[in-house]
Order: sequence, then C-alpha cells, then structure tokens
Amino acid sequence: MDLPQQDLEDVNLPTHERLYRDLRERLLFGKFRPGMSVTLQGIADDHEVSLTPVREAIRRLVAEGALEMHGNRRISVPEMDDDRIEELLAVRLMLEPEIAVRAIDNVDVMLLRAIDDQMDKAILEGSVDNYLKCNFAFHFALYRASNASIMISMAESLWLQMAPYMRVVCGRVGTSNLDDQHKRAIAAIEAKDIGALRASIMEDISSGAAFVRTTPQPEVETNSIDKS
Amino acid sequence: MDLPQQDLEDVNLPTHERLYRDLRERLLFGKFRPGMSVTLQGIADDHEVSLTPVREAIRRLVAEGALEMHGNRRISVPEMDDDRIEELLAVRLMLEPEIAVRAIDNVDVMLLRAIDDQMDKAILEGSVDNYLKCNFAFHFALYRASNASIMISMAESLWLQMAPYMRVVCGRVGTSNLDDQHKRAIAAIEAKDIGALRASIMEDISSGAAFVRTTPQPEVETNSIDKS
DNA sequence: AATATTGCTTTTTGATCAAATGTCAACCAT
DNA sequence: ATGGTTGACATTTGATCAAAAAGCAATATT
Repeated sequence: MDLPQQDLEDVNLPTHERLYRDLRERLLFGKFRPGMSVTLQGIADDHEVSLTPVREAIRRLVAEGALEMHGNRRISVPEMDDDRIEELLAVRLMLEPEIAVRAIDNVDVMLLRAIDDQMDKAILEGSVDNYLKCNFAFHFALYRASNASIMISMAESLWLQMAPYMRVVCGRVGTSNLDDQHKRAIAAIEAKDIGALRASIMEDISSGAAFVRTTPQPEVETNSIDKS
Repeated sequence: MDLPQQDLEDVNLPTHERLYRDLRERLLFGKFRPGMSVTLQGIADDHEVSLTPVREAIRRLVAEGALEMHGNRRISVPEMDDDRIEELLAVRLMLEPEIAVRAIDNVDVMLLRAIDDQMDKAILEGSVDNYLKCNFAFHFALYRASNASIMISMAESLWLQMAPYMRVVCGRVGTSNLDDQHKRAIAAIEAKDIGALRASIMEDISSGAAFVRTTPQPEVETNSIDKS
C-alpha cells in the first residue's frame, strides 16, 4: 500500500520525459525564438544531464515539428514564413473546430469561464506571458474534453509550431487589439449550438491570423540557448 | 569535388535514421501487427546495433503515433478499435483532399498513371503487398507535389497509424472488392477540376473505410518481433 | 482459494567514452 | 584581394556498462 500519489507530474518520470516536457513548455511559453539554433550539448549542459536522454527528447520534438533538423545534423527552432503560417492556419481551421464540436457535450463550462476570466485579466494587465498561457489553456481544456486523442495531438503539434513565432509577434504588439472569441465559444457550448461553436473557433483562429498579418516580419537571430 | 552521389538513400545516414526508415517501412508494409509488443532490445538485436540509436528511432515513431508507449514504459503497435478508426478517417477526410488540391498544378500525371497501372496489376494478381505499396505510392506521389510539407507529414503519420490494421484487413479479404478511385482523381487533375479531385480523394478514403467495416474484428496477438 | 511476497530475469534508462562529422578561422596559393 | 586548404575546436553519434524499473513465476500468508 505505497502510492506516492504525486498530485502533479514530473516526479519519478524518466529524464527524457521530463526534458521533453520542459523543452515543450519553453517552446510554448518560453524564450525559444524562431531561427534559434539548439545543440544537444547545450541542452544537456543546461539541464545537467547526459546526452542520451536529450537525444530522445529532441527527436520527439523534431518529429512533432517543434524543432527542425537540417541535413547538417544541426537543430533549430523553425523559422516562420508566409507559406508556413498560411499552411499552419489552414490546418488549424480544418482541425480545431472539429475537435471543439466533439467536446461540446463533455466540456466543463465553469472551467472554461474561469480560464477566460484569467485571460481577460492578463490582457488588461498587458501580460503577454499570461495571455498566451491562458489562451492555450482555454483551447486545450476544451479540446481535451473530446475523445479525439489523435486530433488533440495534432493540434498540440500545430500549436508547438506556431508558438515561438506568436510569441515574437505578441511581444512586439502587446495584448491590445486582441478580440476575444472565447466568450462566443462558451455561449455556443451552453446553447449546444454546434454551428456557432465551429464559427467561433474559426473566428478565433482567423482573428489571430489577421493580428499576425498586421505586424512586420522580425529579423533573424540565431544563437545557442541563452540561459535565463 | 567529391560527391558520392548515391542515387537513393541509406548510405552514410546515421544509424538512428536508417533504423527509423526501416521500422517505418515495416510498419507500413511489413509484418507489424496491431497489439504486437516491441522492445528496444529486440529491435537492437534484430538490427545488430546498440540501444542508443534504437531509442531515438522509437521515440520518433511514438511521437508520430505509429507506436504506442504505455505507462509501464512498454511499447507496442497500437490496437485498433472503432473509435480510433472513425477518428483517423475523419482527419484523413479533412486533410487529404486539401493536400491533393494544393498539388493539382504541380503533380506529374504520367507518374500517377504509371503507379496506378502497377496497382491494377497488383489487384489482378491478388498481391496485397504490392497493392498497399502502390496505393501508398499513388497518394504520396500526388501529395508530395504540393508545397504543404506540414500537411504531408500529418498525412504520413495518419497512414502509419492505419497501416498495420489495414494490412490485417486486406490480408483477410484479399484485393477484390477494391474499387479504384485513382482514375477519377487522375481525370480530375487533368481537367483541373478541384471539386472533382476533392470528391475522388474523399471517395477513395470512404470506400476504404466501407471496405474495412465489412470485415470482422481480428483477435489480439501480442508478441515480440518475429524475425521473418 | 485468493492475495502478498520474494527472488530471478528481462528490459529500460542514463552516464561515459571514443570515433566520426561538421564548423570555422587562420593560412596559403594564385 | 579571392578562393581553396588545413587544422583546431565543437558537436553529434554509437557502443558499453551499471543501476533502476518492471515483469514473472514460484512460494508463503491469511
């Protein structure tokens, strides 16, 4: 009768798994910037582990498109360009409304509302960090209520690919001009209105896209990992 | 001025990369069956390499959904069930017609026709192996003509996830009852008829689905890798 | 009989090291 | 100067080993 019963994660997990989660977190919300190069050794040094688990974590992130491996065996955070953005958004527009619809009967609306409240606060405070976290939390709290585990992984992969770039754009422009489709989504869920839910998710994605398009392209910056 | 200039792959590639490609090939066309368990050590022994590159290849395949990792740290070929099938087909129906449309202006119709001819032959001969290979070749010859690299990887991941199961079903039923939507797709491409192309790809996916649904569920079989 | 416990085997995991590969800047020849 | 070469340095890659974890089956306990 010995259940360690960790409330949340990361104890007793293999190093490669913890590394993966940590790097993923940093890609979503941290300081990884598009174009930045990443070395296995750098990661190993930063985290004070050997190369072996680092390789496993990195291969996984490369497979998810979160990192890019060049023929030279060199790894970097993918650069963003117009075609890539267009493609990512096109897939998100197909995929995410469908996931949302599949979650409509299971999702905890209270939870969504709570997250959205926090997001409002983040926007008011101008905290890009918290905005991004809440936005992610909202979407995936919704998506996880579906049984569509394959679609969810795909969506996670897409967000991982967009995140470093979104971060740059938001950092430049701040949190104003962000119109919040989440309340429309919540209303649609409560009304069990599939069409309206689909539309609100699509509008959320499109408005993010419009937001991005209004900002100029940032210049390149290729560097090893800078320790915060 | 020293280009080795290998016509095709696999020389000078890192071991983990060759392993990845080999396992992938075997998942798509080989003897991996749903539910079969896979051990790192088994793979390493089979290929006469050490565990290190095996881990990298396997993590990649797990990230792509081609293999499944349980909490126990044990790895297996995912079992298929009705929900999973439904979800995989739903994503394919969204994704693949879009990729096809994006390829319509660039694809080499002669190549498609050649592949389709080979597929006809495979069906006549009743060769499940060749049918599966040609079917894959056809779809991805088309898809690769698009610039949508992200969508293509996603489609590859989906095919990897379906393949072991499709293999079982086809092995049971043979190659009759397979109606060929490829000729309709080719005609649509030549006519530059986007709607017809989209419809033919969707029909191709749906008819495969119908094909699968007519066959009974195979029983489980969990084993280590059997060397052919 | 049903459930725990124990010890043994298989498997996974992570660190370390040597070899291969790649990068980059200083150097040389034209 | 420009273009190519060389060598020092950094990084990746793959094998090996010890330790941890997990499975398994026979035994003991209630």
